[in-house]
Amino acid sequence: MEAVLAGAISTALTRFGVDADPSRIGLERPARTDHGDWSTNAALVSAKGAGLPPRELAQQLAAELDGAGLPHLERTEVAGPGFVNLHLAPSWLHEVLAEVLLEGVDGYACSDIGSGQTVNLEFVSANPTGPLHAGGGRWGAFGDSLARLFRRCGYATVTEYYVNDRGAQMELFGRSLAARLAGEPVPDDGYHGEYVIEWANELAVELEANSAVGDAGPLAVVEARGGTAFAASWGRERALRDVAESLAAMNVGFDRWQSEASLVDSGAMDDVIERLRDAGRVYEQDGAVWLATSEFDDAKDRVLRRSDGEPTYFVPDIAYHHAKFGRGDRVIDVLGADHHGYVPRIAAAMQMLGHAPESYEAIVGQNVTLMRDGKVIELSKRTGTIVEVRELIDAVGPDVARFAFLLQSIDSRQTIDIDLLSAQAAENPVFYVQYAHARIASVARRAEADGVASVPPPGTDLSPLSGDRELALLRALEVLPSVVETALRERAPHKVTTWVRDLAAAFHGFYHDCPILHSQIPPEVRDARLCLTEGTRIGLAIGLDLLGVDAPEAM
RNA sequence: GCCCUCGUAGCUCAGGGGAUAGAGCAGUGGCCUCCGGAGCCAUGUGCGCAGGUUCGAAUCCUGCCGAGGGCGCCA
Repeated sequence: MEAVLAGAISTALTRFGVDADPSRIGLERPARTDHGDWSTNAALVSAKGAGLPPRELAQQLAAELDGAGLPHLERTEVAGPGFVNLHLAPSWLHEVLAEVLLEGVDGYACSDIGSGQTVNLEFVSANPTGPLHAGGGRWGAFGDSLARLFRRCGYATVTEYYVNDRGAQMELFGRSLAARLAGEPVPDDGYHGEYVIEWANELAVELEANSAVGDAGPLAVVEARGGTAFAASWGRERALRDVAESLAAMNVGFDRWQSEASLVDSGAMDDVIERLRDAGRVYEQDGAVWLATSEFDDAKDRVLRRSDGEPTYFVPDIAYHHAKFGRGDRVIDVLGADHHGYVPRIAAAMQMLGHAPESYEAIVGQNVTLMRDGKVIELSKRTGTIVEVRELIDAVGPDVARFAFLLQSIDSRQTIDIDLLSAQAAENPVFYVQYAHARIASVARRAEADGVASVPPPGTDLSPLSGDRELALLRALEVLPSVVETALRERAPHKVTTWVRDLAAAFHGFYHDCPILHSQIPPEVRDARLCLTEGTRIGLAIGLDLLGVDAPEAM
């Protein structure tokens, strides 16, 4: 419908000989229904070029559209400073509903804007040195929902978690674990969290269960197997298991877990440095090897190899990002605000390696502030203060947790008070939405029990759907495809959250005012309403799936 | 000091050039003779400040104020 109207507006303006700027012409669904079903500012933005007062041009445009024989168009009006409002017959919404029912959950609101394109999306990538922090849940929920949006829009999408399993942090983690195992104090700059003690105990139990320990004790076994390196390697697996399980509980998964160590072992670092040298962007100074990233908008050049001969973390990161281009035409990182300063150097390196500037994208989100009982919890590696996502999920359930993460824009700092969220879990908006879905399932069960098909056959007359609540619900359903496209384009999954709440609200209102299966409801009205109910179910299922939240049949 | 993000109702947040700025929570008052009351309806208050661009600014630009984050041969 939108395309038809936009075409008609464009044709009319051309006929008038108006040289309009298409990028400024908007066709939108007005906030108020008395402003019509669609509204355009075409006359407003074209008036100057046409040499006419806006309202006069609007009058001409309205008349032209009236005479164009557009489907469903009942009348036009000129309003305000020069808007042309288009009032359509409800039949246009009935067509939308028929489309929803025909296409179903796997078809409606799908787009092909990404067909033939591949996307590589990396998110979370927290160091494998401990359980996943609750703040990390935000990146998990965001990244996973963004991936779902990409897929629904036709992009072949690969999601990745980068495992920083080598270098100083791993070394420290291994030492901390070994120290706890030995009952010694952990290094000052090591990992002091409670979980290190628990994990060390786990390791001990595991080793003892594997019999090999004998009289020497677990510590001796660890020493025999490589000491710190063994502890680190065991700890890595332990941490990743925690991360994967915690995220899986929230329906977040990854296609690939890329180990930094194995990437480095493959020789990727040397390879990438060679390429950068060939590109003429590498130089030596003060005994160190530098990359001239400032030539590509970075604030300063960066060190690749320290004067002591050690490569910086930057080198494997370049190698990793370069490798990701083998798995996606567009490479996207989801990062916390504490890493935003790191974006220009990676972007610079990617350009040096021949990747187009627009093919690398970093989405920087604001971090989560965690609170407990109204007090901010400061994270500290030194004291080991941490709030695990697992704790959050255990406290409120996976659906509340994930919905909470996706409730607001990634650009705004999020404050999560665990106690408050727990106390108010029952009032969480996710249940409002899920309740709508469960109600629909309940209606379907009741219909079947009454011997009525809960999904009337295609071709069912939808014209009885003409009341305010019915039309409002149809309108909510109608916007989903554009919501999906906007949410993807703006990298804003929370727009789906907003929409799904709107749809649920429209359904609850409809349900309250429009009896479906009551005895005095005529069969043709009943069937039309059942169609609308089923269409709503489809919309809710699509929205909840994009959000990675369960769509229950009963609660 | 420089850079990034944010400042909207009592609280948590949507809205990010368009007409009379919304939701949830909290408060108050209503609504169950048949489909699930985890629901529906009513009710009050608000765009940090000052300029600018525009027919039109909560939205874009500049400055100021406030909050968070970043500015290593750390990762």
